[in-house]
Amino acid sequence: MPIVVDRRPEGVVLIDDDGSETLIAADALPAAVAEREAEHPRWVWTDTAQWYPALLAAGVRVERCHDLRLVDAIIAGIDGRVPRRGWAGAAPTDDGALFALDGTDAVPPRSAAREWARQQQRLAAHPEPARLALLAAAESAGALAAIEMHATGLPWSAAEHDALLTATLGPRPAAGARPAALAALAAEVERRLDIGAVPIDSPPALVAALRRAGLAVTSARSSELRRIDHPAIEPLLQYKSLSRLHTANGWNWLDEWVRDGRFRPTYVPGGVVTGRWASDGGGALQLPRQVRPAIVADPGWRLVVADAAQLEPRILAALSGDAAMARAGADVDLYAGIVASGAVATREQAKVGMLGAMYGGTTGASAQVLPRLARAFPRAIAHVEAAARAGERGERVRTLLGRTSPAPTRRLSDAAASETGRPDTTGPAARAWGRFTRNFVVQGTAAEWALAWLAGVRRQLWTAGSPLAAQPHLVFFVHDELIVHCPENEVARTEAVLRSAAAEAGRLLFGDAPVSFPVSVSIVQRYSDAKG
DNA sequence: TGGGCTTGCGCC
DNA sequence: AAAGGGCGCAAGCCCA
Repeated sequence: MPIVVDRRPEGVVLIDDDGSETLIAADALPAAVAEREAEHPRWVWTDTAQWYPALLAAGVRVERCHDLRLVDAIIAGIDGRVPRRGWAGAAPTDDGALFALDGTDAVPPRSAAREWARQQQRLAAHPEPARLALLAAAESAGALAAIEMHATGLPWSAAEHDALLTATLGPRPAAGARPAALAALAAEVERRLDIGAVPIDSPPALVAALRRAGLAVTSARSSELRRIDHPAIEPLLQYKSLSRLHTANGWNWLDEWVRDGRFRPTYVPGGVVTGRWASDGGGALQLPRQVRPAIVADPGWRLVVADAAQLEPRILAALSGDAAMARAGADVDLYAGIVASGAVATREQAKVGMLGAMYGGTTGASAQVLPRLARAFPRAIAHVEAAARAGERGERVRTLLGRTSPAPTRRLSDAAASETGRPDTTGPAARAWGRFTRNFVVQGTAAEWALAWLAGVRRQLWTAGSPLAAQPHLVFFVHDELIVHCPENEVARTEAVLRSAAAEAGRLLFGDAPVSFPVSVSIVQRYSDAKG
């Protein structure tokens, strides 16, 4: 049963489904929530990110919620309107404000109870109410997990991190100074180019310098430089790689983001149009392999690292009802299954071809093998082609559970219409939008599967009565991969949970569709030792 | 000096 | 090897 949590000038009110209200002081909320949690309610509140941290800090964990802000954003996407704002003002702040505290929004949020009523009506009126309700529940469960993972943090050894920085860059330099290894590499580049000073940190100036030295480059991209045969390229590429490590995940990053052996990023559920999460600060979803040796389980604990194998092609197989592709994915390696089906000759062709089909690749190897994939897996390929054509026509597309792509930018529709008097469906802009919608249906539905997986793992792992950090708990989530920090005597149970939750997510979304969602699991001390 | 833009690159 | 989709972030650069 739902319990609405709402802010009142005189405190916080809990509203039961029959409309009865219980008014409590804001500081009594954790105790009240803990007591009612025994009934396994769904807590309905404006914004998990605003309400839940204080509860967690007080040691109170909740099983289920409905996040009005996140669900409104989904509904707004369906309706083609701007999401409501000002939710933050409804948080349990001590001044009782109902307005956004930063003054950015003059529109007061509705009361949580009214917004809940509106959303229930809206969900029920949807053509696929069960799917949309599932999406709302999964999105909200993700919001809980995001706050919990922020609170517990990812185990991070500052000593290991510092050691690997020192090993590759040299000792930590004074603030603003260049590490010894970078200085040496920059000097080596200048020696080998032999044109005097090289502005190695400025891409445009670097391109000009390289051209002065007789190298035919048009950009400073590593991918382009790699194709050039010149002795200065090797130290230059090494410089770029180490410089990136230093600026993005060097000592400054370590100082700013790692405290008490934990990295605590802020996850942003629903932060990407497709429904994927984004992150805010610390680059949490782009942790480079170079620093993963610093992600180390506590003594007596393990990292259980789980990765959904070839998630997106499997999602496409299930979405499109492509039985042949489902068969190809019967085992853990779908790409090998595609080779075994005879569609293509090598695993690399299978992989590049499928990625091209889902991303809209039009050149090179992916385009070459696409016709063969289309013959072998006609429904899968037709599904993404249809999504691309819809986008080119300016139509919006939907994920399985109903998340809807935005309308094309005005520039796209107007620029074309002004020339021909009708919408452009063939120009470069239309094709680019088609690539977006093509990918949206697959990436977005994969994000829904991943949320269902995450929610299942969270629910199955949790043992009530002991603190979250004392039992196996989620510490990291990135699109199709989960890490559980786990006492070593619980790794077997945790692995089983990760696998069974994946199968359950498949059933939740796709029912009895014959598509499997295998998970590769590594049990390691260090993240860098996980296969993947 | 600070904001916004571009470039480049890390991840999935 | 790169290309196609989605991001966040740091640095350089331009302009007010």
